[in-house]
Amino acid sequence: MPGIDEVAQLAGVSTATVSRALSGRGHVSPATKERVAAAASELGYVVSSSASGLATGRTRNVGVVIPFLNRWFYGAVIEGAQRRLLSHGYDLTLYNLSGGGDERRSVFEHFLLRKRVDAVIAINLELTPDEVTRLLDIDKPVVGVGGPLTGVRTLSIDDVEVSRLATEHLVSLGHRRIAHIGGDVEDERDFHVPTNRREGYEAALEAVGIPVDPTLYAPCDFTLQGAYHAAKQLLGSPRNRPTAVFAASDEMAIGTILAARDMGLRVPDDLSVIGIDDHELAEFFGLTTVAQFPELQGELAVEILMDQLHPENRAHGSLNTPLPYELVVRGSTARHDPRAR
Amino acid sequence: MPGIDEVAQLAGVSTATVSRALSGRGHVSPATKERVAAAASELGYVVSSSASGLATGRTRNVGVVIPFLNRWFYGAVIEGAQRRLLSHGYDLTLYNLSGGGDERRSVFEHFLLRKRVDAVIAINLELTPDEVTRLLDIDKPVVGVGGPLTGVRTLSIDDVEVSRLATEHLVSLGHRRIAHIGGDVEDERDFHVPTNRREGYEAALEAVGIPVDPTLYAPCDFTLQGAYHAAKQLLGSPRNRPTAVFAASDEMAIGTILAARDMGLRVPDDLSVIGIDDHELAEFFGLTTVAQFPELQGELAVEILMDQLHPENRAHGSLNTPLPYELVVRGSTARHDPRAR
DNA sequence: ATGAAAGCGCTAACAT
DNA sequence: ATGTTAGCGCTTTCAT
Repeated sequence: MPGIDEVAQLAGVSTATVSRALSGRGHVSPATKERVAAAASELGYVVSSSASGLATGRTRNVGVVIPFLNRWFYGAVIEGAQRRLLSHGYDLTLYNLSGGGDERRSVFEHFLLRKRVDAVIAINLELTPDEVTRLLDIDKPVVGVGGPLTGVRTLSIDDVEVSRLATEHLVSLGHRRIAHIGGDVEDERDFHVPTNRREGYEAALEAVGIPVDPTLYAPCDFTLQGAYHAAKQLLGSPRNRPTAVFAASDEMAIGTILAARDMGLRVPDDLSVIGIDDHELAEFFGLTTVAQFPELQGELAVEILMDQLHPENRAHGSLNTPLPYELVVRGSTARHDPRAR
Repeated sequence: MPGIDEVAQLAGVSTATVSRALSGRGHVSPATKERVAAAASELGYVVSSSASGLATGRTRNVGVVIPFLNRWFYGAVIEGAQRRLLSHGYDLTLYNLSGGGDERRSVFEHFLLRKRVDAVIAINLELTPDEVTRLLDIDKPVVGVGGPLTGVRTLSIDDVEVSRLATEHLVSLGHRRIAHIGGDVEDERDFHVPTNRREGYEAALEAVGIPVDPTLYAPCDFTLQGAYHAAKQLLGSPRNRPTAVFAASDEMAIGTILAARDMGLRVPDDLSVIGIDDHELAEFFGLTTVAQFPELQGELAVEILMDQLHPENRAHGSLNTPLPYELVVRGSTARHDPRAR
């Protein structure tokens, strides 16, 4: 592990010049800059992040806090964020909160504060005002992905609109008995996603005069399995069977498709199904969905953060950037055929 | 952001005592220890990891390097590792190599070397001797999960044995035409997992005198979709249709089950299917499988690392710890019925 | 454009 | 058991 002075010696300059040459801050003649670079690479020199961090107060490391890890969506966001951070020369330190309340406290009260990270990206976490203040007080920019967060730059998708779009797609195909399999309001760790999606669904129905039928709403736990069982209930109803289902996520939509198959219903002939996400398996199942682009979300979060890291363009207060979404029509939805059983 | 001297002042002691009291190193009377703790928490003091890292050479941060993020297996390993690291007061910095070759080089040549991490956990990565040397040279313990790695402590599952067990299960149920859907040898980033699994499969067959039929081996890309298509080929064969399929992963096994369903075959009556993993969806699909316990793997890796971090019990050379696995019998496998079509 | 030197905030060896 | 103090390896004024 060579240090900066060995590089300085080999290049025949002072450590100050090495530092300047390597970091790009301050003026160094092209010639010496080159000599320094050569010396550094010959020795395999890499700056010590502790030393550099101590001297500058910047660590080139970003903390990413997520509520779960084992969900396709989060993996994709992290992947996008990581890629972009690496390209900016930043590391990504991960804090997964799926453990429970105590873990969350210790992350916010200790881990994030020990000057290991320059900034924080919070994914689908409704930070408490206290948590936000804590971070902002020590001058750490925070970017939230997934919902409005007071005092913080955020990126979020308009869940109500996304749901409305999905539901409208079904309506436009002539469906009127449209069920919604949504998340349980119980575990709304995230930004009322279940509630918002339900609202969009109801708004779309009401807009065209279809009364909202509470028996066509089935809450479950946001998993394929949960949706499978919920769908069976819905589809088993002899009187009021829906002709279409809007599921709050693709995994749930896939559960619905599997349930329909098991009940001998053909998708889309007997039942149209639409989800949200554009999950990696959506194409395989021919699932119509409203795509959100989690990798892009991760990348965008990083770009915004990089902006914030340059104090000159640090926007204060809450600013929300809307996230893109897009209807992707595949084979799981079709025009409602009134003659179908 | 209070510093150590403010705490020292408030507690009426020297900074050295504060350091000792808070870190637990060196002797401090219980009384002062308590006073220091009170002062620290009153001020909201948290040590600066840069300063502490610079002074000690330890960062309380571990780098975890993985080839992919978007696979159930990796998410689970990371989750296990993270949980255990947090409980030891360590952070986890993630390096996802799914980007490609260049990314890998920059991670090993720069990111991991800038003294940001105390140690490295490599998951299913066949580190080159150069990569290992680089890390070991700067005295960073490395633990590999997933395969033998010269010069490094590793944890690995005996893939050959796992496969043999899975195959034997099918044999013991009376199956003789057993197909294997395995990974493509092309993309063996990891430890020849596809090859090893295939070997175990063949060994099990040969052990009972069943000739290995190359037409019953279908390589594909380790995804549900890939296996679905491979399975269709296998199951479509009018003459030589297998009565059982051993898939190299649960996702592939699920793809196989879906393919069988689509071809009108009942599982397990017409076709038995077994996988490897005990994936979160295995239970839902009633999949018989050989469980490996990825979260546990992550946890164990951390425990071994913690050992290595105390130089007194640092084992040199390569030591491999075998990882547990377990046959989980569910409904996707059944005795072969010779009368079945 | 480059060098000298003073920290950054903590830890650990050495004193007491 | 506690205090004093010299670094840890960089960055960044301030000179030149």
